Amino acid sequence: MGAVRKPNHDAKLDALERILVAAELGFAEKGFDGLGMKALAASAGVSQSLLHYHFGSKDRLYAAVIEHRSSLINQERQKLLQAIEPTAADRLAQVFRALFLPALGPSGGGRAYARIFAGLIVGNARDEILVRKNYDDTARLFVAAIHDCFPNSTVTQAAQIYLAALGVLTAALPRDGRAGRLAGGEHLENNQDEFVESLIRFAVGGAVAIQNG
Amino acid sequence: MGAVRKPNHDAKLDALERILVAAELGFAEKGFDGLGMKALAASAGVSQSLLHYHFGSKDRLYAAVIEHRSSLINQERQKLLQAIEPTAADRLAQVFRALFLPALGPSGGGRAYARIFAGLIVGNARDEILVRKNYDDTARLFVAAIHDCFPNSTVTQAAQIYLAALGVLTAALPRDGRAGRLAGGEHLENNQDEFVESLIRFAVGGAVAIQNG
DNA sequence: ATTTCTTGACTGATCGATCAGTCAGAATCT
DNA sequence: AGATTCTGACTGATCGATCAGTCAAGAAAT
Repeated sequence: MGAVRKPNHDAKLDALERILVAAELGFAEKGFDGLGMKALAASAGVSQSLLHYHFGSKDRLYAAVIEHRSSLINQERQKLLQAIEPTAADRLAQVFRALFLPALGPSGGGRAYARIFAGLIVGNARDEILVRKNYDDTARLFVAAIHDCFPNSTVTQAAQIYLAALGVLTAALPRDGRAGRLAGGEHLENNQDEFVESLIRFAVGGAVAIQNG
Repeated sequence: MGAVRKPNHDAKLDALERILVAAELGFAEKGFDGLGMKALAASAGVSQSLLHYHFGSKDRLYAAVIEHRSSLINQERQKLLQAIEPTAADRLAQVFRALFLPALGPSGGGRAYARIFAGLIVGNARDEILVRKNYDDTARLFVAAIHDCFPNSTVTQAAQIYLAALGVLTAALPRDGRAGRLAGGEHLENNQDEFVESLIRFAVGGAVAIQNG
């Protein structure tokens, strides 16, 4: 079993990790203003003071959660993006796959961070800064990749396609319960892979349609 | 000047309307938990007590804002939906137009409510209830309309298309600043009509692509 | 022994909500 | 008509609870 690290380091990292995990869950469920430091400390099993000791302020703790998770996601996204064969026929689909998969996989943080991520996109000034800092660089790589798939298009069009695809992702992500509700109780396939592939098909179809318009 | 109503009634409605307008702006900018009743009262030019006098609680005031705006949007959406010729070739595009336009037009409440609307879709339990109550009925009409465009599809697929289209709308709505950023300062067309039409093309292309998959 | 980690006790500010009470005008009574 | 009662709109003061953040001192690790 697991404990490979030295016991002293273990204790320290355990508290920090518990805080980050609890914060991710808490912020996802209640939002930045909805989650109190006291409640967060309780759900992490530490004292409220420890949050300030490690992170200084609520803002920095929030930023740390987003930076940690976005770092993992960006790493995976860039890796997938670079692995795409420039001559592949389904190149655009692979671009969207590189965009969608990391947000849904293990490093994506599951439903919890998906909520935060979706909130970031529509968020306020605080979120805007975090998006700029943690997501814009990788986003530009995707815009460039999309642009490369349509030589006759403008970068602005590629950026709009990127944002629209992000919207598809965020709308589908945190709220799969509603699909079943709107379908009137019809049986919902739970096949995650197939679900992602249909999202990708939607994005590809949308992108091509914008180009032809 | 304009005051057609009796002065006593006028004073009452003015306060109520000012509260609703200020609340819509405030909730859009700061979110439910971020906007305090005291700050809201100040920006509406009334006492904090009056908010509770008229609405009872912060939750009910929030619900009133959403109910008021969603009612206008739903009305317009249903009107456009019913006006669609069943045999029209671009029927699916008209369905998405009926979905998108009211959220962007004058009854959509502008950027302010667009923020709230986008937040609702990814929101928490409180928002979930409001969505169910204020949006699901009309949403089912759209799912049915989409389903009608693809006779061989399942209702679940239609529901997923509807949600994906909503995602396209919400992602494009409140954050047009980012598109320019990601495009590297390239000039952004401000033609609203053309922008909506490209969103519609994206949704139509995505829907068809899902069907063919 | 010294640094690092963690805690409990505490602060001023602000939260949503409630209170008694003011005020203007409509309704009712004489 | 004049005095009275009633009602709805509205306010300032204040409630207990909770907010984020601070601090000195204990606990643990090196």
